[in-house]
Amino acid sequence: MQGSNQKKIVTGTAVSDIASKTKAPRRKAAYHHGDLRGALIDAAHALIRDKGPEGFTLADACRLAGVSTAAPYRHFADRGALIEAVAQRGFVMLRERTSAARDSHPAGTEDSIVAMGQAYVAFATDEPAVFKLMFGAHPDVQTGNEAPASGRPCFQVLLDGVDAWIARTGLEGMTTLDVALPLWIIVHGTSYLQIDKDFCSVAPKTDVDGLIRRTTLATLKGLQTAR
Amino acid sequence: MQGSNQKKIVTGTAVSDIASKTKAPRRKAAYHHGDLRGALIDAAHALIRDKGPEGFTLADACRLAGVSTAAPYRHFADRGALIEAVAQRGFVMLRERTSAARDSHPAGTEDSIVAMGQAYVAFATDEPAVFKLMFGAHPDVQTGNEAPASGRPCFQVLLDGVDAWIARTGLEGMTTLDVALPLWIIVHGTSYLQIDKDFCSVAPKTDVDGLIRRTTLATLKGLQTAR
DNA sequence: ATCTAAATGTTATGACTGCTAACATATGTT
DNA sequence: AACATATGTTAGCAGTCATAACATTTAGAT
Repeated sequence: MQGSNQKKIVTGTAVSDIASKTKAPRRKAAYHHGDLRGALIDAAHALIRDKGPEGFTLADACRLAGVSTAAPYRHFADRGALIEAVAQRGFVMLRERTSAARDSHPAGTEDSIVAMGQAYVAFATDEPAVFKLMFGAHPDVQTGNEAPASGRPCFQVLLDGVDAWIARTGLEGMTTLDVALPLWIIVHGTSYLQIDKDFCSVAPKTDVDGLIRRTTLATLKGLQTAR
Repeated sequence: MQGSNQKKIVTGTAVSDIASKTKAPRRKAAYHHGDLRGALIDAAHALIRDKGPEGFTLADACRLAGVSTAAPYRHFADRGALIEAVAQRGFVMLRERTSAARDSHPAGTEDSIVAMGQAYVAFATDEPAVFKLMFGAHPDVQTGNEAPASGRPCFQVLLDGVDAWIARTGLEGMTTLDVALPLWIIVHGTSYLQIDKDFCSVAPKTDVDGLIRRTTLATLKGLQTAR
C-alpha cells in the first residue's frame, strides 16, 4: 500500500509544450492538478490545524484543492491515509525542532536537556492537532508496524542527548532508557495538559517553560542521588 | 405504520406494574423505555470503549438501547452532550480509584503518592477512550466553565495527598502546586504514552508501575534537595 | 509521429450519519 | 374523564465517505 508514493510529478514547469500548442494564456483548470497529493496534504494540514482531526473533512480538503471529492482516492487509500500523511510530516518537524534546541547548548549539559523538552512542548503547543495525530493510537493500527517506527528518529534525538549527559556526569549503573523515559514522560504529559487546557482549571497562570525546567532538573537530580 | 404498533392486551396488569414503578421499575420495552437516559449513557460508554470516541455513533447507541435514532434528542441536546455525560461518569470513577489508593497507605508517605499515580495510570489503561474524553479539549467548550470544573475534585485528591507529604517531610518554602504539578505531569504523560502504545516502539517491555514508582520517587527527592 | 496503456481527473450513486419536524402514545394532575 | 406534558416514532434533509463507470491527459513503445 505504501509503495504507491514512489515518484513525484513535478513536471509542472515544462509547460512549453502546452504554450506552443495553444497560445492562450489561460492556464487555469488544467485537467491534471500537477501535485494533487501535496496539495491535499497541505489542505488537510490547514484544516486539521483549525478544526481538529475530527472536524476535518475530506470534502473540505477537496474544495480547498479545487478538485472533486473522488479525486483523493487516486492518491490515498482513504481519509485515514491522508491524515496519516499529515502526521508523518509532523514527525519531521518535531525532529528538526528538538535536535536544533538540543544542539544550541553544550552537549551533555542540563540546559541542553531542558531545551529539548521545551522545544517538544512548544511544538505541541504550536501544532496541537498534528501532535495528537502523531502519538495517538490509531484503531486500524494493530501491530506495531509503520506508524510507531516513524517516531523512532524523534526519540533518537532524546537518546543521544541523554547519552551525552550520562557520559558527562559519569553515572555508572544507569541505562539510557532509565533517564530518557522519565524525561519523555515529563514533556509528553506537559504537552497534553497544556494543549488540552487542563492547567487552566487548577493553575491558571502556569509558566510552562519554567515548569518544564524545574521538573526536569529535579528529576535529573533525583535520578543521580537515587543511586 | 403507526397503527401497526401492536400493544399487549396485558396492559391491565402492566398498568399495575407501572403504577408500582416509583421505586423499582426495570420494566422491559414498553413504549416508554423507563430509563432511556441511563441506557444511552451505558450504550455510549460501551461503544466508545470499543470503537473510540470518534468511531462512536449515535445511531449505534440507539440500536443498543432499542429505540429510534430520534429518541436521544429528548434527553440530550446533541451527540456531544451524550459523550460529555460519559466523561462525567469517568471523573467520578477516577476520583474514587485515586482516593482509595491514596488512603490504602499511611498519609503523607511516598508510598501513598506512588499509589495514587499508579491508580491514575491504571484507570487510563482500563478506560483509555473515556480518559481521553475527560481531559481532551472539546472544540465547543470555549471558556473554562463546566468541563474543567468537574475535574477539580479529582485534582483535590492529589492536592490533599501532597499536602500531607509536605507536612510530613517538613518542607518550608514549597507550595502544594510546586509538588502537585510535576506529579500530575508524570502520571498524565505516562497514561498517554501507555494507552497510545508509544512505549512499544522504543521500550517494548516497559514495567509501567515500576516506571511510575522510580520517576515519582526521583522527582520527589529532587524537589527536596533542590532547595 | 502515432497508437496504446496507464495515470489522473470527473460525475453519479449508495449507504450512513446527525439532526429536525410532525405525529403518536403513555403518564399524571386536575 | 380531560387536558398538559413527557417521551417515543416515522419521514425527511443535508452532509459525508466511498465506489463505479466514464473522460481526459500524459508517457512510452513502435
